[in-house]
Amino acid sequence: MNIGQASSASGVSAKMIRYYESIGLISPPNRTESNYRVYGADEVHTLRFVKRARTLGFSVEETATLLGLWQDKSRASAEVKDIATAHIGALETKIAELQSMVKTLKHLAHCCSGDDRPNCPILDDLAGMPAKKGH
Amino acid sequence: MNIGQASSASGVSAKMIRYYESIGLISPPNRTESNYRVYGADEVHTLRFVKRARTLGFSVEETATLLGLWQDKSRASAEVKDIATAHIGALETKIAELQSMVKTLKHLAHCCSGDDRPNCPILDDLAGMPAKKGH
DNA sequence: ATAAGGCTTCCCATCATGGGAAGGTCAAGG
DNA sequence: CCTTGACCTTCCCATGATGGGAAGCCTTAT
Repeated sequence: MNIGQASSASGVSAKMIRYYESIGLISPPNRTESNYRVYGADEVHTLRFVKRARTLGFSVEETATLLGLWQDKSRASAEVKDIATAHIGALETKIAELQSMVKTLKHLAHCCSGDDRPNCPILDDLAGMPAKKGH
Repeated sequence: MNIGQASSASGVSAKMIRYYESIGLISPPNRTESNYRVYGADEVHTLRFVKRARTLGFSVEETATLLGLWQDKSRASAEVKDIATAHIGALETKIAELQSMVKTLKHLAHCCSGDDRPNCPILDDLAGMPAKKGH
């Protein structure tokens, strides 16, 4: 299997497969005589693992750790769970930040007439003007 | 006021002030004879505006547009509201993505005993193994 | 034999930010 | 007056994960 086929089979772009190899996330595959990378079912399985981890928001570094644990048949599941739990915490922190932005923006947008007139509470807020209460 | 003081007064790092100037987000300030940037209250006000917009998650490009509208005394507030509304939408999309990740991860973590044993539903999921129902 | 399409490596761009080096400037104190 | 330390200047590099694209080689089908 060439890199293009491994890409289709795993959902990881050829570009990223080479990148993951270059940073040591995955091992260099065998090559044909003409220097083409050759992948087998195992490599594709690994790529799918990586893809899934990335889809769940794990960084490449966390993914590397998870890959190592996956391949270590004697790992303690607690190690994996710790990584996942920390990641959940990070995601929730991020979500809270974004929600806080949304909350503020929704309030401002609600206060903005959104018509032809120039008066705009959104700009007023950005400019540091004290918001008018109620309406 | 030197850049360091403008930085403290606005909450924007000196590094970023120079960067914003280099990309044209803010205008180049006057310089002293010895080439030091000199800022006044207006510039600091603009920097605070930028800081606030960035804090609310607007990209630098969106911030540039908002700055332009702020300075255009005859803008229509609808233009501002449109940008804010689009941004709220983008944030909500992002939030939904993150929440989806959290939901999956919480389920997996819940299914993982997190002890010394190697058996781990989290890794099984990443490896593409069909999840066992119930628990 | 030729054309199309896939592969290789290498460089560059993104987005917003920080780090740090090398060198100029300013203010305070000995 | 001179030193010291804190500031300023520009310039280059790094981050994280990804894509774009060029130049050149290989393979496959016509």
